[in-house]
Amino acid sequence: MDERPGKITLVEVAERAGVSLGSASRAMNGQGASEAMIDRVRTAASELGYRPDASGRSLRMRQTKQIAFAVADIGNPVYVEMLSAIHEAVAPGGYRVVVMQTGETARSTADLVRTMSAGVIDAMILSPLRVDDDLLEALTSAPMPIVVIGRPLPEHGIDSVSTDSAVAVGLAVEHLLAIGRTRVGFVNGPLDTTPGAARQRGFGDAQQRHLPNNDAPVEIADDFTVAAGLTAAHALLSRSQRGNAPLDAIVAANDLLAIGVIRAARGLGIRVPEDLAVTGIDDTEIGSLFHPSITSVSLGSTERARMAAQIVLERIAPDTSRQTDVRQAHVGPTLIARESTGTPDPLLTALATTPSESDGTPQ
Amino acid sequence: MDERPGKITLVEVAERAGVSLGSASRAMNGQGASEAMIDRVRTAASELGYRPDASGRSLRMRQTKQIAFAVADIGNPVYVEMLSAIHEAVAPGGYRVVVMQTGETARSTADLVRTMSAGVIDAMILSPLRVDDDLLEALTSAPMPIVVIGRPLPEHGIDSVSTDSAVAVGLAVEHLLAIGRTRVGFVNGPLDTTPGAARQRGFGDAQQRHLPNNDAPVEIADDFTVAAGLTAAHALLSRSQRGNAPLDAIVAANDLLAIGVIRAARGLGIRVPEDLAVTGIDDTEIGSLFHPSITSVSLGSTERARMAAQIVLERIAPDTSRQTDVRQAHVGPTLIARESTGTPDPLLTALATTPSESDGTPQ
DNA sequence: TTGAAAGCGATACCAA
DNA sequence: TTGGTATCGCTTTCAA
Repeated sequence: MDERPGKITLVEVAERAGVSLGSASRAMNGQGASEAMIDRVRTAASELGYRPDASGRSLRMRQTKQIAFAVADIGNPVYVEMLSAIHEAVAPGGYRVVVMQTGETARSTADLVRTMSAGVIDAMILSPLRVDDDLLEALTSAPMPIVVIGRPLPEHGIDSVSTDSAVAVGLAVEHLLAIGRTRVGFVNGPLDTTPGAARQRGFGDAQQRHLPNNDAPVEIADDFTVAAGLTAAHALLSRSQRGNAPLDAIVAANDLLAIGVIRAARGLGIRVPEDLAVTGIDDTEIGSLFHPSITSVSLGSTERARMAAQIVLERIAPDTSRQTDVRQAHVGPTLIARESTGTPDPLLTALATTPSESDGTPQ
Repeated sequence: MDERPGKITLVEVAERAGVSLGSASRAMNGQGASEAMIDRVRTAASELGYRPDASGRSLRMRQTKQIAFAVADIGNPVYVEMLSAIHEAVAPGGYRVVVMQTGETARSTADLVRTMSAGVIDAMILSPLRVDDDLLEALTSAPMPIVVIGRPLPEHGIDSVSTDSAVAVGLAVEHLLAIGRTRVGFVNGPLDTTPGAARQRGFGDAQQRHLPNNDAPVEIADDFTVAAGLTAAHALLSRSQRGNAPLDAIVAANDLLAIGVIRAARGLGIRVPEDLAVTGIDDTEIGSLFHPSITSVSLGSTERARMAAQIVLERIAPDTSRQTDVRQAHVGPTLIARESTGTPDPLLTALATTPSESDGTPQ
């Protein structure tokens, strides 16, 4: 049962079946071979425990049937949701999705892109945190299709699926003002990242439009994680609470930061949303299930991921007519109000009126 | 700058440099070539925009420098933590980690293992949710090293890194009894999964030992997710609360389920931990940052992941003396008490006494 | 140190 | 339909 499963090649299968190498290949792929031939070869193959070798095949076929999804931080649930969407979009075509970590920097991202430019994968969907010229060079010179999620890059001829997270921050601010909050703070991620920069701009714009005193406190977290949000918010809040006009709302640059913000508020005895309303961005499931559930601006992550996958598939397809035109897709932001800004949670409301043997899986 | 980056091979580089193919190869790898040769070839290569092809190389070298980490659900943060640990362990050796989804079933997992048995990766670290004979066959007949995280399988000659999640459940129950709870319920994941079965057994044992009336209510969630935990707990709690002796504690089979349980409790107006103490398993960061922070039994995930990576590296190394002895590692569970069972949160306590310009990133 | 050539395992072409 | 053979891009002997 375990008889030396070393390395049986198609040559050996062909020998055992008493046919030529070519016939064996065709039989294994089930095309251009007679029933009898297929039978004989398949039998020999399974007797020998033959496993086709991917390197040999992809060397010849110039494809691996693998698509990479590369992100900075798999810990961010928004990427997990994107991954599912991508998987569902490409699986029917026989593609497998492999997840890769880009690392934090533009440099490490460029390294990854170059490494993967070697024919390991057929295409890549990339969500880079930081972009620089070197990365752009890596992207433009890569031999396989790459779609960037996160920021339009048409001037470089790079396909992208974008959203407008500056506008997203604006929506959050406007929502907070609409519910009567006036002292709004902002917890952002690093400003040298694409999302950090856009959201900073968005907050600046909103501030100028709606908060003319222009003194809204901002704190920059070390990264887009819960822990960083906790630290940043703790600093922001303890500073703010000492002043004469404590904050009554905080916009967090994503849901993970928002969780950290809420946690920090609790540590300081600040109630959410009563004393402090909090908003996130990304509309992740964990945010909707947090306590309090987090008001968040959806950036249509699932849809963007699906679109990116679609573009990738079209690029891979050999019969694509025009290779030249850059593909660009865009999804606008939407705010979903929840408990963290004082809106009763739709989830719990539904649950309360649902019979206990409900089979409706929420969300 | 963008001059048809089609497919430059080493042959063309060699031609341009006016040297032989072999010399070009040696020069690119920087061994067995003179300084002058290296210079010439490297120059020609960069002028041409040469990128070595992975298929050709791995066909010849029989290695890809890629290690797969295959899990059922990347959405579970415990796997993210494991991924980091694996990455750190193998990166120094020049290995890249790619993440793959096994899917829910033993069948889809076996499919993945077989597909990856084709030389796409050098080794695999696998955490299967369900194991059957077919999967065992796929594992034993795979040509590359595979380490299973989750359950010892020495009788099949499969390397594994295990823990004892039955004991983990026992620890949780004992903790709840120690804080004075008497009516303990259990929210588990599917019983036909490895962790589900073990934890069910663990709860049964604990019940027999500590809760002799033997009527502890159990609810099986559809999977190990927050949403499933929410649904299951809602059913369990609304059933329980109607009775004469409502539950005062629930053991959840992992942190995700625990989050769902707490959420369901809130929906029914049940306070945690005052009315209901809740424990999780896995000790994930998100659980420690949830509100209330979740008492959880650590299964040493990070350490197990590190061990798995270590074993994999040793198996890959060509000079491993004995290929025969099955490697087995084990990590025991530890309970970490937090707010969800009435223990003041160490994190918030620390934060409260920390000056606001603290740079100490928690956890 | 360098060049020439063999081969890794598969597919695909061209005859038969 | 089948057999024989060239070929994918690279590394690695073996001689020179």
